[in-house]
Amino acid sequence: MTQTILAPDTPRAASTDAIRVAVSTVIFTVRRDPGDGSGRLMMPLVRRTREPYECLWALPGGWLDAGEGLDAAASRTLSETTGLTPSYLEQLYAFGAVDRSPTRVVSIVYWALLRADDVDTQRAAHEAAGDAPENVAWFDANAPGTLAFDHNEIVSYALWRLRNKVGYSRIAHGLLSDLFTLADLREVYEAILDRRLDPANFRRQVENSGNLIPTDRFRTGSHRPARLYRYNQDVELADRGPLSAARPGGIRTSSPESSTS
Amino acid sequence: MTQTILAPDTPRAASTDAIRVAVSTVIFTVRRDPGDGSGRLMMPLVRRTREPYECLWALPGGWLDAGEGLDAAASRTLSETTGLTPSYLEQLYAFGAVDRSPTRVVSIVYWALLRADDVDTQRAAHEAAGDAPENVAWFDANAPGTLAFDHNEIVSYALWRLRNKVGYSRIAHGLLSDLFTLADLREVYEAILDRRLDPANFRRQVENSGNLIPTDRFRTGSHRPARLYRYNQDVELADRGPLSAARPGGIRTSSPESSTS
DNA sequence: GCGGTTCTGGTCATGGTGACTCTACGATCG
DNA sequence: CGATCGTAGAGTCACCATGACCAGAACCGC
Repeated sequence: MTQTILAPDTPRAASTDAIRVAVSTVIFTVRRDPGDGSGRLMMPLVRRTREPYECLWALPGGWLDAGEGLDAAASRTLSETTGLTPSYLEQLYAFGAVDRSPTRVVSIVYWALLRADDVDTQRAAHEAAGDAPENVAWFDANAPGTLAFDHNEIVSYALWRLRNKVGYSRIAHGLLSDLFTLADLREVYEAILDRRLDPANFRRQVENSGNLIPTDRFRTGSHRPARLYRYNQDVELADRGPLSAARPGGIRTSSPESSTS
Repeated sequence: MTQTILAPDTPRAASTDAIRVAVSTVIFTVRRDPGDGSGRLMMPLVRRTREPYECLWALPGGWLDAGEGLDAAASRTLSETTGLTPSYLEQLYAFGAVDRSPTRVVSIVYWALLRADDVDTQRAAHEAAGDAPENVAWFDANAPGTLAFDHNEIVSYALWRLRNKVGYSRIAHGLLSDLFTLADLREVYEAILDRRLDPANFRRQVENSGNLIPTDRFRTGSHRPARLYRYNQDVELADRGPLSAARPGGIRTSSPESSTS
């Protein structure tokens, strides 16, 4: 074994030009099931229009451009394919198995959250502008059917990460609008964790966390009115360590990269 | 905004051929400080032998080959540059800021653990074979000095991940040899967390976790002998969700990829 | 033997959590 | 109008994990 120092970022002859870099995103949102009225975790997918896996559903994504960072590529490809702008965006994992695609592709996969009211707002805006995305449909995140490439595996991993992260961070807020009741918030948690939570204990927990600011407004339904709450914007949605940096533009990306776009 | 579906894994004209994929690894081990006798978190780095950042220290790594998966590339480049084989290997993050290198490079970064006794064993084996790696030195993981590229940032993130993970998984065992005392294990935790732990409470905690198997052997020092423990090999070092797969060969990689090399 | 240090088994107070109870309040139905 | 229903919101209790602390056991060196 000859000992040659092969430090990265130093050109080497060949064998790298065949590898291409793609960026994909798993986007979650919670929509109310018209059936039982409970919240369900949904996910937009894009139907492939060419080989391989033509006509199968796949995660929205695209190729990484030479002049853009990974976060920017995730935002761009997401917008181009689905017309959606997420409220939270975080890198999930880099998938690079040799056989995951007929050609050699390394996919940097992101996962994102979308506020429930943004889904309809953004869709309406695109329809008004006449550029509503085609070949996009919403799927149950827990049972999306057979997807292209290794995307089933990717979705499972994204779900696991989401369920994990909801336990120790405030990312659930990324799925709600500005004002919400504790029942709204609990519904999001229940949809993600797929189990019922005790309303009283849930209230105690989120109240003690100090992340919620109670307002003096109430939402009246067919029962006792519920107080509306607001986020404490001073607190980050998720702690990503000493390197997390909130980007200036609306959406919050959470990543250890320092450069802005 | 024209709506073109740009699904990934589908060739597009140009602008991707300028992007190359590298793989780097942050490796941790705990070595006893000859000074105060406490354990210290150490990390091997490689001196760069060419531009850019010539003569600066950098993470071990190399280019991704077209025919190998990401995990395999991390193992290979780690072995080629440092001669080390880790006991634990996990993907950390994909760094792809445009300005992180003079040329466009996306680095898939891994982090790894090395058992204390393996460091000397593997080094001795390489020296006997006459292929001891050059340009490799060990650094204090908490203060590695100024590194090439964005590697300082990467090390900080890896440290944060390690400190986080040590709290809810058994990865600390990846830094120890087969048989160890509770004081050994506690020393590892103290080196990682950089604070003292109460011996009695620490004992209670790890005993209740069910991960340790007490042996009937003791280590005698200058004080009361301490019982030697062994890992419960049935338990994974770290839970990576439904997609974690232990590889057949010695080292345990923890990743959501399913294909084996 | 004696002091010093570590190993190892305990106690105690504290805080978070799940299970549960009870009252407040508005809507709806008879 | 008044009873009933179902949620909002507050409170109680047992349990468990944790940190701080204590004490005896066991060994070494003097």
